[in-house]
Amino acid sequence: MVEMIHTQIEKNGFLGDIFVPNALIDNYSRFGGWGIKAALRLFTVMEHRDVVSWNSMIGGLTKVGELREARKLFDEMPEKSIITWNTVLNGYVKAGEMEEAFQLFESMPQRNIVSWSTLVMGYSKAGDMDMARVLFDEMPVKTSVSWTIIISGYVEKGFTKEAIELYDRMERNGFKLDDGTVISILAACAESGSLAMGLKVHDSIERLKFRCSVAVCNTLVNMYAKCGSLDKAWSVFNGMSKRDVVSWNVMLQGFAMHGHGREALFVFERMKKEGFKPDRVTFIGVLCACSHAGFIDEGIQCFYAMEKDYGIVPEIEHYGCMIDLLGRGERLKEAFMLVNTMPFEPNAVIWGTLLGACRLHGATELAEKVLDHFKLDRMDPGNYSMLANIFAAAGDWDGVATVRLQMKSVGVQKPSGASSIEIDNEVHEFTVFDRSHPNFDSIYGMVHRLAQDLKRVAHPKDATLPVEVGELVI
DNA sequence: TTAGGGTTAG
Repeated sequence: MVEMIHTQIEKNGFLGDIFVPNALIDNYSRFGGWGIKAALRLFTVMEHRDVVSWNSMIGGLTKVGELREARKLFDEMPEKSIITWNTVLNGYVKAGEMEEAFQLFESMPQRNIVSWSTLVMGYSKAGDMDMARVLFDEMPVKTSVSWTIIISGYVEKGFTKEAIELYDRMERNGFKLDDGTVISILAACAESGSLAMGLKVHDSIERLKFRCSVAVCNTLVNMYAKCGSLDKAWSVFNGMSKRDVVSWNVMLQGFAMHGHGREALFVFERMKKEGFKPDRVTFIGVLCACSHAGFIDEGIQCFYAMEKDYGIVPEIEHYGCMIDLLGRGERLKEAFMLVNTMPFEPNAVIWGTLLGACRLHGATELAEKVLDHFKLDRMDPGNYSMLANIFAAAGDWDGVATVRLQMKSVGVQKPSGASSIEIDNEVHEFTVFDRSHPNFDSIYGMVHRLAQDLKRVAHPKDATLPVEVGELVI
């Protein structure tokens, strides 16, 4: 479409008006590789360029990751505006090149609130909260965006105490809540599982009688669901006067991920009854629910229905859910067949899902078959260690050793997975064999006791342990 | 034309 407009304009000779090509350059960069080429073509043939033409071109290049090209144009540019500087600064920040970003920041002839916020954002995303905080404190002016960036940064990294302190200070300084602030902070809470901070924001919303948009309510529901507070998610969801597809999706996904398959399917049914059209994300939630709750046949039915009844062509993610569903249900051959017949090249996630199913059922032979296909993703560290786990589960220690040796020879290391828990506004993170926590003695003592208690309590094979969902009645 | 924002499998 953009290209059609472009041709039309070129034919009619409207290229003279600077606003038109400027808007085109800006639009082109949304279309990735070919878009940026077209934009560059247009940029070079333009007779007159103003600051906006340059800025749009440089911004477009940074968006598609052509940082070097962007820098070249920047250096060539005769008269730069502060937006030009900020655009390149943002390019470095988005690419995680903080040294370059800092150097550019230092050499800026002038800086504004956006320059400062961009740099704080960069350090915060890079996990350097100390540097982010130093810059934040130094900022001459602060807006709700700068507060949001630093608070979300702390929340995401698990520093709930610092986040809450700053949040209180922001409120004392008279900053009003806005959609961007609430959504950003709640999203960070959902990401890191910080229920305490989430509750704090929810409390402000009610205390200040902040009018929640649908988007804000959706994030609130999602935050509670991701933090494991399904009853609160459910009550916010039910209190919403208006809902959109995302509202239904987050609620459904919330039930699904915590193993409440029946509730998830109930939400699905109600959503349809109320006239909402399920989309691709809805079906990921539905299939995930069926998989985690062991509703194999319902899952298969939904998978076929999504294309037939709703016109949604399954994507690789949906196939991934199906492979998980069949795999967990010990229908490994069918799962393997689906991997081979689906219209996508299997990726690391697909193989990992299949391998996980092999491990669950100790199917070493099938795992070997998977290994034959493995060459595609040889470098994925997670798959290597999962393969080692399959062998370990089957007691094949030679197999384990072989995989470990392979990992060593190609130089992969698996970043260890971590779980976290929030106690007294602080998120504690644990990894396997982690002895770095100051109270590890008593922690492991308790884990050991719990494990023994669990062993004593007989529970049926394959059944998940019952989880209390509070006063959940649907 | 520059800084923060909701849902997506293992």
